[in-house]
Amino acid sequence: MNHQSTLSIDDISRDTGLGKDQLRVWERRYGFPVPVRDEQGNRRYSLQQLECLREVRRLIDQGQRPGQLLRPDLCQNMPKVSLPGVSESGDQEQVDAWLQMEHQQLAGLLRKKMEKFSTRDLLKQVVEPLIHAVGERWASGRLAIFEEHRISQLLNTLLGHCLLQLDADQNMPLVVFSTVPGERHQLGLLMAELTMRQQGCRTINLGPEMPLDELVTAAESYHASFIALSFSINMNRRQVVNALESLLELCPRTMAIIAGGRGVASLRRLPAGIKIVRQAGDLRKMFKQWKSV
Amino acid sequence: MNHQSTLSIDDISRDTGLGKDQLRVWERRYGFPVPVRDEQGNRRYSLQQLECLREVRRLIDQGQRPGQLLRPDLCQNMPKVSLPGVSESGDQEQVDAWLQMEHQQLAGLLRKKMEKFSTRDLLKQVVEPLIHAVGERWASGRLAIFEEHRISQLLNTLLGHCLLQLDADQNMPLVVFSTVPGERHQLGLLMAELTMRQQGCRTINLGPEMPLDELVTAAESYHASFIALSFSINMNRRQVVNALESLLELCPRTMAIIAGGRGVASLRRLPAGIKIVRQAGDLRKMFKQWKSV
DNA sequence: TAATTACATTTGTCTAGGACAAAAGCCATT
DNA sequence: AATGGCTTTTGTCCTAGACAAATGTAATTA
Repeated sequence: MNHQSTLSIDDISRDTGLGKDQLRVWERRYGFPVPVRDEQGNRRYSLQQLECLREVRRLIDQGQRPGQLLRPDLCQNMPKVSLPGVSESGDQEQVDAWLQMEHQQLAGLLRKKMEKFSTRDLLKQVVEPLIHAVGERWASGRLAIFEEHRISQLLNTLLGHCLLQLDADQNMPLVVFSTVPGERHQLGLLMAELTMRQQGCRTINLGPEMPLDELVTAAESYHASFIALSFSINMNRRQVVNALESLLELCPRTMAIIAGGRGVASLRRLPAGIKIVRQAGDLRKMFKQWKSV
Repeated sequence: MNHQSTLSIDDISRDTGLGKDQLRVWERRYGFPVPVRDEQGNRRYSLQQLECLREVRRLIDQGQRPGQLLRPDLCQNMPKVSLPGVSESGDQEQVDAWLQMEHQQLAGLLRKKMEKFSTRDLLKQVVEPLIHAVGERWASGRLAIFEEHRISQLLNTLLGHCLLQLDADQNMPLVVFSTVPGERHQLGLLMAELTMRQQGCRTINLGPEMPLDELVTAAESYHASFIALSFSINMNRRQVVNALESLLELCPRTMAIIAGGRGVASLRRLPAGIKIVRQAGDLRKMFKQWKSV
C-alpha cells in the first residue's frame, strides 16, 4: 500500500531542507509546488518536483527570492544556474583530478599525502582546496549531493587521523567544539579543532548540533575556557545571530565564545562579546591575550 | 529585545526532538506542557519545562505512553526513572573508569590500545563495550547528552583511523554505507564499514541521512553490489519499515540491501529481499553467496 | 559618492481546532 | 503461545488568518 513513487510533505521537507509550513505557504501564494492529493486529501509530490525543489533551494541559498523564482510552470523550464564569477584557485586542475578518481584510489592518495606533509601543509594544500572545490561545485549544482557526502566523510576520517597524532599542552586553554542545532556540517569543526590542537590547545569535540544549554553545561563541567562554534555558508543569518544571542545569555562571563566559518564571516554586526575568526592569525592573537590574563 | 530565558516552540522542538505539532497537541489533550504567551500570543516555554520534556522524551523512548505520563503538574513531581534490570557486562568496572577519565587521557589511552590490538579485538574489547555502556547509561538518564556526544565523537575519529589502515581487495564487492533520513547515529555505520573492510570489501561511506533516491543513484553510479544501512535502537519500527520499503521500490534487482543495528534486529517481519545482519557470521555467508554468482 | 533613515513589500513561521490512519493495547479464539 | 478482530491512543496532516523580521526601494544627509 505504498504510494508508488510519490512523496509525502514530510519526505519533501526532509530531503530538501524546506519547512513544511514553507511548502504549504508557497503553494498558496505562488502556485508552486502544487502536489496531487491522495484519497485523504494529503499532499503527494512527484520525484520531478523534488528535484526541482532541490534546485530552488540552491538558488535561494545563493540570494534569489522566492517571489521572483517560483512560478506554476517551474518544473518545465528551470532557469539556468547563474554562475558567479568563480575565482578558481590555482590547484584547480589537481582537485578536479581528485574528484574524478575512483574512491579507493583517492583514499590511498590522501593517506600518502598525510604521511608526507606536516599537518599545517596538509590543511593548506589538500584539505582546504578540496573543501573549497566541493562547496563551489555543490552551490552551482555541478556536484551530486552524494558526492559531497562522500568527500566530506573521507575528509572526516582523514582529519580525525591527524588529530590523534597531535598532543595537547597542559598549559594551553581547553576549547570545546560544536555546532548549533540545525548546522550539520562538521568539517569546519574538525578543521578548527585541528588548527587549535596544532597550537597545543586541549580540545574536546562534541560533534554537531548540541543544544545550546547543554553546550554551556558541558563547557562548565569540563572547565573549558572557550566555546568554539562553526557555521557553514548554508546557515541563514537569522538563525546564526539568534543562536549566538541565546548562547551569550546562557554563558557565564568567564567563558569566551569563538565563532568561525563562512556562515559567520560575512556578518556585519553581531552580538558583542563574540569573537569571530576570519584568519588563522586571529587565533594566535586570542590565545596571547588569554595567557596574559 | 530577547525574551529573557524563555524559549520558543522552535527552540523546544530543536532541543528535545519532539515535533511542533506534537507539542501543541499535547498541550491541548493532556494539559502539558502549558507555556506562557508573549504579547503576540506565541508560546514561551521555561527552562524547567525544557528539562522536563527531555526527561519525558527519554521515558517515551523507553516505551512509556504519553497518555499515562503527561499530567498538568508534571514539572513539580517527575516520576523516577525506572531502571530495567540491566545485565551489566563483565568489563563494567573498566568502562566505568574510562568514562570518568579526563578527556585527553582517555584519548591517549584509546590510541595506545589501538596500536596494541588487532582491529578485530579493538572492536570486541574496546569499541563495543563503550558503545554499549554509553547507550545503557543514556537510556536510563545516568549520562548527560554532551557526554554521549563526546564519546561518540571520540570513537568516530578512532574508528576512522583504523579504517585508513585497512586495504581493500579488488576482487571483493563494493559496499555503499549510509543511514536513512532521521537516523543520525553514525557509529554503527563506522563499525559496519570497519567490519566489512576487514574482510577486504571495497567500501564507500556516505555518512548519515542520505535521501533514499540519492542513495540509490549513488550506489548505481559507483557500481556497488550492496547498500548497507544501519539503524540505532532509537528509530521507531514504522520509520524503519517505511524507509526499507521505499528503498526496495527504488532499487534495481541487482543491488542487495543489507540492514543492521539494534533498530532492526528486533523486527519480526520485514520487506522481502532485505538481508538483516544480526551476527558477524551472517556477513561471511553473504559474501560467499555473492562470489558464487 | 557613500552612508542613513523612512517607508513598502516580501516572506517565514506561528496559531486554532478539526480530521484521520497507523500503532498499541486488549480480549477472545484457535 | 500465536492469531484475528475490536477499541483507544497518538502523531501528523489539513485550512486559512495573522504578524514580525528580513529585504528592497526611495528620499535624505554627510
